[in-house]
Amino acid sequence: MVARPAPQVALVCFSLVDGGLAVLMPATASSRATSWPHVQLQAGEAPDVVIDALARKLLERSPAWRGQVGALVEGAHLNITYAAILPAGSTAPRGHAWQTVPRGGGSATVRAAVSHLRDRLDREPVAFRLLGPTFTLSDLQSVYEILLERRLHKASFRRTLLAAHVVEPTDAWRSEGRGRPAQLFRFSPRRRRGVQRAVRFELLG
Amino acid sequence: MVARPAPQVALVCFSLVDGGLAVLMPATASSRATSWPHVQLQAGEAPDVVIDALARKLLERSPAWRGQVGALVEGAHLNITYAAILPAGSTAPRGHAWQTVPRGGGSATVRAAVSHLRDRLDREPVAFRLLGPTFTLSDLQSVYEILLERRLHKASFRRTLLAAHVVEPTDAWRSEGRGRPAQLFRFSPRRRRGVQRAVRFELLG
DNA sequence: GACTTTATTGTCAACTCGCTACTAATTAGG
DNA sequence: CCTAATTAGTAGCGAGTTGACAATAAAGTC
Repeated sequence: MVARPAPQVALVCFSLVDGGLAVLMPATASSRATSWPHVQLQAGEAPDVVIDALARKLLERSPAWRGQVGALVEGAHLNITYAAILPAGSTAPRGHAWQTVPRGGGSATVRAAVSHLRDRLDREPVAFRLLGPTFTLSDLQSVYEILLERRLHKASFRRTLLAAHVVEPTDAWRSEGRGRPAQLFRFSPRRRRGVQRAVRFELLG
Repeated sequence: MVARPAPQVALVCFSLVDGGLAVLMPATASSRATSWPHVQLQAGEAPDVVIDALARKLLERSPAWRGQVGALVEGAHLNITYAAILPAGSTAPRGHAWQTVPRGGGSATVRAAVSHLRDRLDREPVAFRLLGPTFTLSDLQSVYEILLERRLHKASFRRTLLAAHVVEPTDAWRSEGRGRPAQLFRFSPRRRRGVQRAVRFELLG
């Protein structure tokens, strides 16, 4: 008789460290930890509730955002995997460390989670939650570039962003050593204009 | 001691019936069946493998497309739910029937599955798999309209579709009673032009 | 002060998209 | 036949979007 392990609920928690994407991993003696923060799912428990409890216990607060990536097979385990976001500068809890995500994503799980964030970038405030309450437009563009894995045009990015009225300027400016200081903005979405746009076919195949 | 039920792997299978979206439900004496086609997930089994086996056994062939919607709570069960597609005109297997999907989707599960299809409409050939090997452009537009739940402009739809080179005309035409006969096309995606486009902010909030 | 660096704004040409209007081919009904 | 109705497909305009480039602004470095 083989034991039947219950599925796990696993947490892939992202933040920004030194302007780059990082994931929260349990710290082990070896350089590569083997498993994500997780908990066994008991009968009758809703994964959303369990992951929120795990996140609060681990992080000692709620993440700025979270979403279900899906049920992924990882080794011998079935993980119901969630992606979560902590704002830039959050410190790692005891026994854990931020691990930089390489270009193109590392493990299959990380790649799936990053894809999940990327797919929601234009419908949910994923990029904004990775930043603090105020940020420069260059900061924001950098987050979009990291998650989309491509460069964006500075002028077009700003024009489109401001036209959509999802940020508002503060009267604070940030000077970062060299160059002109940048104005700080805050996330402040206006009512959405239901500007449904055209269907795209170019990515099919 | 409470029994610990294993999670189920469940199948939400879509097709077109009389030009409208329909899902495959087990036929019961009462009008509303209570559960999707499903199977218990055993320890060590990969959900993708299990759902493919279930689909082949149920449908007696592979679906034209399938993707994981996610882990959904349905009543007392945890379902790892997949959406699958059969081409228009497929007959329901014994003991099952096609049930029309109302505008805006019916149950939470159906709505989640339809959203899953809609979100992948511009990256995977979901709409084409709902149709047979050849189809008219009006057929295709109708599928897009159903999945997007909004009307599209005929001229714009055709222009964009043809410019993307994802279909090619056949030399066959279909006459459907009234009106001018329509040319039949087949799905034939060309190499994708990596025409990355601008970021959108209008849907945030 | 001259140069470098980063932020921000302006402008223009090309492209996209929704819209209206038109043409084409078929059936239905006199 | 002849006309109306119906569905398929095309042409072109105007508004809006976008990428590229240029210009200006404000800081630091030497």
